[in-house]
Amino acid sequence: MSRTKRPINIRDVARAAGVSTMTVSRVINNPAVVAPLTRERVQQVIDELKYTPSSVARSLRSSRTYTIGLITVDFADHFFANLSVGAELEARRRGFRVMLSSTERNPNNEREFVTLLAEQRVDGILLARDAIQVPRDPLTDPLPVDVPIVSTGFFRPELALCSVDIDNVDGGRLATDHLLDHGHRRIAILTGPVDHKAAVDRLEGYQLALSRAGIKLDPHLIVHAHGRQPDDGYMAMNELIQREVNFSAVFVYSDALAIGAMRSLRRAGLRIPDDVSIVAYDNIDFAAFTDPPLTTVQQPIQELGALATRILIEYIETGERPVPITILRCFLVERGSVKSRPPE
Amino acid sequence: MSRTKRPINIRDVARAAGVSTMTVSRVINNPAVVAPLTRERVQQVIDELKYTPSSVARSLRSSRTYTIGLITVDFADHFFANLSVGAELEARRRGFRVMLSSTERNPNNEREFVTLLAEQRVDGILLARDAIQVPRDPLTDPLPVDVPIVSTGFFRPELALCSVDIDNVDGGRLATDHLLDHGHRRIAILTGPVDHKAAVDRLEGYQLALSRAGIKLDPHLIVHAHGRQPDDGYMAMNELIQREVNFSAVFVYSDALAIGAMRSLRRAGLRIPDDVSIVAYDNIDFAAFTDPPLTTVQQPIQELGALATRILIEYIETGERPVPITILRCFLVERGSVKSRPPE
DNA sequence: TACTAAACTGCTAACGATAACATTTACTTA
DNA sequence: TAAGTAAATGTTATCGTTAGCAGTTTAGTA
Repeated sequence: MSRTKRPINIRDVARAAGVSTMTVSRVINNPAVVAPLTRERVQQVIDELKYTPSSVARSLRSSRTYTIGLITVDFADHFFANLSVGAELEARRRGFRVMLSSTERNPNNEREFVTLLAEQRVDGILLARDAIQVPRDPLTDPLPVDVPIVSTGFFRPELALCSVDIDNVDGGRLATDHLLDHGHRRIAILTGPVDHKAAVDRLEGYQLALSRAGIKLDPHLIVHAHGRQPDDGYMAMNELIQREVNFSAVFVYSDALAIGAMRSLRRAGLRIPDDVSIVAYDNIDFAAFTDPPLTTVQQPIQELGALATRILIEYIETGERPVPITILRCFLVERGSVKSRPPE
Repeated sequence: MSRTKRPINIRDVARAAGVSTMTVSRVINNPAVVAPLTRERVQQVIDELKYTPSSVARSLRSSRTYTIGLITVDFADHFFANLSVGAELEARRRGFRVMLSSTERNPNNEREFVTLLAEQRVDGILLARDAIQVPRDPLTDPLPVDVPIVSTGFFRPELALCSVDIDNVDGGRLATDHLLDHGHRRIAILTGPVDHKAAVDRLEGYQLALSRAGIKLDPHLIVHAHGRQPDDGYMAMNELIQREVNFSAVFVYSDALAIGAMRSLRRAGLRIPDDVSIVAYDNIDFAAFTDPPLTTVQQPIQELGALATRILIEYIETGERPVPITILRCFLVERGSVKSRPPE
């Protein structure tokens, strides 16, 4: 059966071409030093036998795998899916392959994966997280291997890890400033789960913008969703409405939550953007198709994946630990969910 | 620097424990045959030195990599992202790793990737496509390597490839029957791009259901979207409306297209579901949050990924080519976009 | 003609792990 | 006590490739 068929190796080629394996190897890796006639003959045999050099053997010899491990929380998620696309593209462009691992949002898996990838002798690891997840203290209990690691989605400069990240504080500020610029003063925030780094950061940006504008923070205007689904946004907005505090605008953590939040507002008889303006976050495909279309903050996610990969590969190639912090800025996509509040 | 640090190998452990490499190997792979005292001592050294056996060396020795290659069209896409999640989970459960490659919807990349993965000596390949893409005739020009391959999203029993797929013909039938059951007779279809296998299949299911119900096909009721984005659905629906044919229901190829299509209908003054009922496809997160919430056909995508992977791994382990066709059924998720048409 | 440099090509060992076989040790049994 | 046996451990060779050096041929030079 086909399963007993052993792949063609360099010796088969050498034998068939009547040369040594070394010559075959040279034809592949350094053809210039081989006599043209020999080179041609060997190349022909290679083509005929469909010989592909084993990167397993090469890796063993060279202790380089040209593979990076990508550890991700859940790559069906919009953020991580796009991050992965950016990473894979950049890796491929630079001659690297990507090995996949999804922790399924269980931070304990992370450590196990790092070990697994180390076993695979990947040249480096890209760690993409979203949660403030410190199952153990990463400072006193460092990751178990000595492989170049670049981390993303978890901006913590105090960690030894090199981080590349999106500036969610600034994203939150951007969204809030946009609402302030439109005359809003009572601005609520519907942010993400408390254990999400990005949720905390965006909240911080919101607070920053308000304090810069000289507006006192009202804790009644802050609400956390318990999850990432539209339903969670729906419930969080219900809670905000029940508090019966006055607000003319909301900054919502994500488009997904915003979709639920809008439904809740509408159910409460509030019109968007006439009664309540909304700025959301992510600019998913459907943000342009809500009613009204969402004004939203867009993150350069693919670019983040590509940049992190580029930095990781440079780390691998040079051996020099890169600058620990690199930050990408978000930008605003204006659509129809924000309306100016007339000065009273 | 850390990059000069060579990973600990089995010989380091052997030396430190005062045994031969073989004993260390046995402690790892077959501890029962090692004397308890020796075993403990070796294990301790392993832990101390943080030794992880090199799977590169193991693979060379055993000619098994326990890695499968996943070739996907674009894994930020809802379908392929979920497929990948299912595949990765199942692979991991069975002790396999997944190597990623995205063709970026360029079918010519596929062949290149197969070669690349063969070079990596992956144990098998999972080929996930969506288009009717025959850059060359796959029958006369088979894939360049002799590795177990299972294909998905491209159900073509006549190919030598083993296919696992979702029954999109039945899905189309299911959607159409649902509308028929609600009394609709003039049912339009807004299907996907003509080069998408699934678009063709769902159209076929639509035709099947109508002909079974004894309804003559009206080509004016069939429209193809040019892409997969909501905008494409918007434009396709505009086209359908411009034709000024009478219809009381539409089966739309995907939720994404449906979102655009609904906007177009609304712009034309048509109410959903009062004037036009809609059945869509995919059940993406936001399908429950459109207005009205979409009745839609759901595909068991993760299950597909998992099943394809299971079949692939069994193929790898046993060497027996699996049955060429395995099919998964869709099911209907009823929400608010379908209304019964009163008998006239 | 003899000698040297240049151009090719080949040999050997090593990367890290382990299967197959070989050896050592401890203990049983006639 | 010698022979035999089972348990524990070691030795050797191998997977496919390539760096480093050695060897061979050819052409060029004195």
